[in-house]
Amino acid sequence: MAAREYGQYCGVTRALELVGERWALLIVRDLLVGPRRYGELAAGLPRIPSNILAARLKELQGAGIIRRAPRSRIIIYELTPYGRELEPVVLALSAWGFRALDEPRDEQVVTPDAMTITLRSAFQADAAASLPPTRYAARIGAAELDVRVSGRALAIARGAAETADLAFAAGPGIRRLLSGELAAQPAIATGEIELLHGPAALLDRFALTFRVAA
Amino acid sequence: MAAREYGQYCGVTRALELVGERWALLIVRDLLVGPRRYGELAAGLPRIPSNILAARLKELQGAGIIRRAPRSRIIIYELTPYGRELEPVVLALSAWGFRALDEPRDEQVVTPDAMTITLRSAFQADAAASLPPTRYAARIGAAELDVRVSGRALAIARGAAETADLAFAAGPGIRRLLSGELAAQPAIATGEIELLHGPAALLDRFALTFRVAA
DNA sequence: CCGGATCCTGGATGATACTG
DNA sequence: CAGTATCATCCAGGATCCGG
Repeated sequence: MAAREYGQYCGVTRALELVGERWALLIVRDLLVGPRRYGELAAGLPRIPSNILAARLKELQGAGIIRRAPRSRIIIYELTPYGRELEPVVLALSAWGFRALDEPRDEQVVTPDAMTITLRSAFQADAAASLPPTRYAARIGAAELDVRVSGRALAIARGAAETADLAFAAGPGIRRLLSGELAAQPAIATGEIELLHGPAALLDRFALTFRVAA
Repeated sequence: MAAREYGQYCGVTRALELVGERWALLIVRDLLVGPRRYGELAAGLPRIPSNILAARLKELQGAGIIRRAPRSRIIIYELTPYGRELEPVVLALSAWGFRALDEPRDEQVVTPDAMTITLRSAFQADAAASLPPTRYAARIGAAELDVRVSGRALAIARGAAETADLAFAAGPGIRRLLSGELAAQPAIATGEIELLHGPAALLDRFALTFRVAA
């Protein structure tokens, strides 16, 4: 038996043998947002050593979780259908881990892909279904996202939306907004969330749409 | 920053910092079935070194995921409410990893706790809701489970039920039954699943009740 | 025997430099 | 850009030991 195997006939152990190594699920997390090049992955995981990134990409490929897709001259990594089915795992980890976050420290970065997954895991489809379609331009830390909600559908793209209904910038306060610890209007009042464009009431709608349940 | 941290402000990274180390989620898996003593955990994870088990228990305790509960003179480990909320994570990993299992190898064991989680992750509450309450005595590898299904409720205990509606013994064939690859009656016909007591038709019901979706 | 603690070694991880 | 190569470090794993 390979040394790193757990010696059990069990789905959990098999899953951990495939994606349980350090950094592996973070690569999957970013690829869940979209196909990425090697350099994009490295940028989204600033602390990963390049040899580890290269090794993980090979292992994930061997396990049938990701594939290399040559596009003209550049190489793109993308999830296979089986790899995409890790989405429930990553979203569950995101929702659970989010509640263990405290205030961000200086050395902690907020990447667009990580924030996209955070919002996906916080998305309340039931609540959104009864709300009008809304487009948000959210700047959270250094990450700018174009967030479109329409009924039970959610689409998040990188970059700021040109014609958002609401544009806002948030720092650490985003955590307490998403956890429900802090309501939208107090967050604006204290400056924890800065409105850049659009009616303040739409931030209440945002808070209804995205919520990490306690 | 601690060396083992990922340097991102993100729920996924936080979760992996808390339960991403080797063996940690397997301890959680077994504790999701019920409180366990140190020796019971060691027995359910035959290949874990005792120092690693001790270290993980301390770390999980420090993270507020498990707690030590002194019962008279013995020490019991159990999940905290926050730890119990890892259940969606573990079940999602179980369902995903189950599909990557191939035939069990000789050195792979099947523990009662692992099998309990497997069945929980495969439980189809919607299908079960329209079926009559049923009690199964399932022997899978060396693990004997008492499985009671009543409407959308599922209760699994260790040991064989005395008065089950259906008693059966399965080996590797259980995987193909749960995956839908193999139907109940062919599994009986080929001897992959051995009926010990009760009508064969109840194995069809079992297969409808427990299914790892592809 | 239970519930660990201690010591030691090998391999995985991490930092850095380098290359087609 | 997309990785290798090299070297240092640290953790996992195995064996052993200890206190109640």
